[in-house]
Amino acid sequence: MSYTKTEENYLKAIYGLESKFGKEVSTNELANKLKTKASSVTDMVKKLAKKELITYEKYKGVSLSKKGKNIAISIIRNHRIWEVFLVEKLHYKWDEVHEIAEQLEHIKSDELVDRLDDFLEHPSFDPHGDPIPDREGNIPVRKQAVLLSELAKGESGILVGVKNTHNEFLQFLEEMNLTLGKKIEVEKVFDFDKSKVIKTSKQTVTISKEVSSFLIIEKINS
Amino acid sequence: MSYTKTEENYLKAIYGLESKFGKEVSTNELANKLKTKASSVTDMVKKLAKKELITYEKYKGVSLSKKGKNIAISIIRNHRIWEVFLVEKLHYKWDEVHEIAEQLEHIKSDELVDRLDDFLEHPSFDPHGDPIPDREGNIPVRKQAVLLSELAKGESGILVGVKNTHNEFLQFLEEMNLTLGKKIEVEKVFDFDKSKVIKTSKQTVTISKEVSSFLIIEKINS
DNA sequence: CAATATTTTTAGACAAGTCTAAAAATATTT
DNA sequence: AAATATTTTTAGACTTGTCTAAAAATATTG
Ligand SMILES: [Mn+2]
Ligand SMILES: [Mn+2]
Ligand SMILES: [Mn+2]
Ligand SMILES: [Mn+2]
Repeated sequence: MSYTKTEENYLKAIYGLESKFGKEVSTNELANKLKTKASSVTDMVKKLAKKELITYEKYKGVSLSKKGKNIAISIIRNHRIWEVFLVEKLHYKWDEVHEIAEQLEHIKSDELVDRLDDFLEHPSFDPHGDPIPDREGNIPVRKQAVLLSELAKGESGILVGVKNTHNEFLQFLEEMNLTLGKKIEVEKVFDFDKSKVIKTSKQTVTISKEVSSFLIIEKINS
Repeated sequence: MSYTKTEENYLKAIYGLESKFGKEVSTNELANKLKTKASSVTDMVKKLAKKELITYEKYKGVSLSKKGKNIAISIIRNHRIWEVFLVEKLHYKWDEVHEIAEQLEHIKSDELVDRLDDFLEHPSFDPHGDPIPDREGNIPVRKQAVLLSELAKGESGILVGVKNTHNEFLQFLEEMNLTLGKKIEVEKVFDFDKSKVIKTSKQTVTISKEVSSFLIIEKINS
């Protein structure tokens, strides 16, 4: 069985919202995420339910079936592997790859992404630090990963991922020289707004609480 | 302006038939090539004409406009560059790449294929020996290219392309060890059916007139 | 050149995915 | 618990690309 691009995008969106909120996904949430209308979502959701990719109860939202979840994860795998390719091999910047990967993730082929994965030597994380599921759907986890917003004065770690992948945010980080792999040390935390002064090898900058809550850090136990 | 996958496939098909027969492309030819029905073609052809991608006169067939031709060529460029990638980098065999390239050729991005072209170091020909148009639409030509069916006893050359890219034919060549780059010498031509005995570095085989008419050879002037 | 065969176009229908507007169900407020 | 607000579903319509069946145009043949 093969699914349409639209069906795949719905499954991926449901997967994302389900993991984020840990409960059934509502029609409006889905409409919002997919930039479509609630009535369109209701229609589509009925189709997906009939195909047993999700369970749907009127007025109660949807959740993925085993089968639906597998498909969603495989699309995410495709997306992230393509992103690695675009950055590592074609030298795109990390804020330029998402739209193209949105298209490439839907290419139908049994082995294309597996071959690409071999070619890229089995990356575990994509250019934004997001984990890449393996062929069986297992998702790598980082132990010791915390948000920069949780670090106290004096603590330090490596920037390994971002929780916000909007282009503007990524470009902002770029300008601040905060790229993946950078070592970051907390020099000071302002009590009144929880903004932080942080130090990298090259510079010292001040970032807001909001920005710090988007940055995933692997702590250095020193 | 951006076009749908279907529109792009129609333009590509028209381009192919136009270059092959050198005259307006008929509704039936197009329907046949695209594995669709004549009535569908008539509908689509009207839409393309309204968009000024082709000129269409009822009952007289279609031909590409300048604009339509540019689009067709750019899709062909995409297709062939992706095929090179699949063979060179992902180690697909030459008979396995066409279907996937059919999908990849439609990925919308201003620079994706140009970056891929850089990455592949600007190949001029694809894995089947077909020329790859450059960004401006110029198509490389091979001087001295002839069909193996035109070579006489004693003449020799390099196999540089195939005129038939059906999987079965490509696999046949593979088994015969007739791959691109191979040197081929005509040992004998049978008068009664124009079949030939040909010699490569490794072996001597007999091939039919039909097969020989699908093989593009660059003559060696010795 | 008239009859016949073939090709092409038209007419009407369908599936996928979307939309607006209205109705129905659920949630929140008083 | 009733009134009101919000969310969700339904009804009907539209677009893209396709199809079948029938009509119209063109091509071939005797
Ligand atoms: Mn997508
Ligand atoms: Mn990513
Ligand atoms: Mn195509
Ligand atoms: Mn090719």
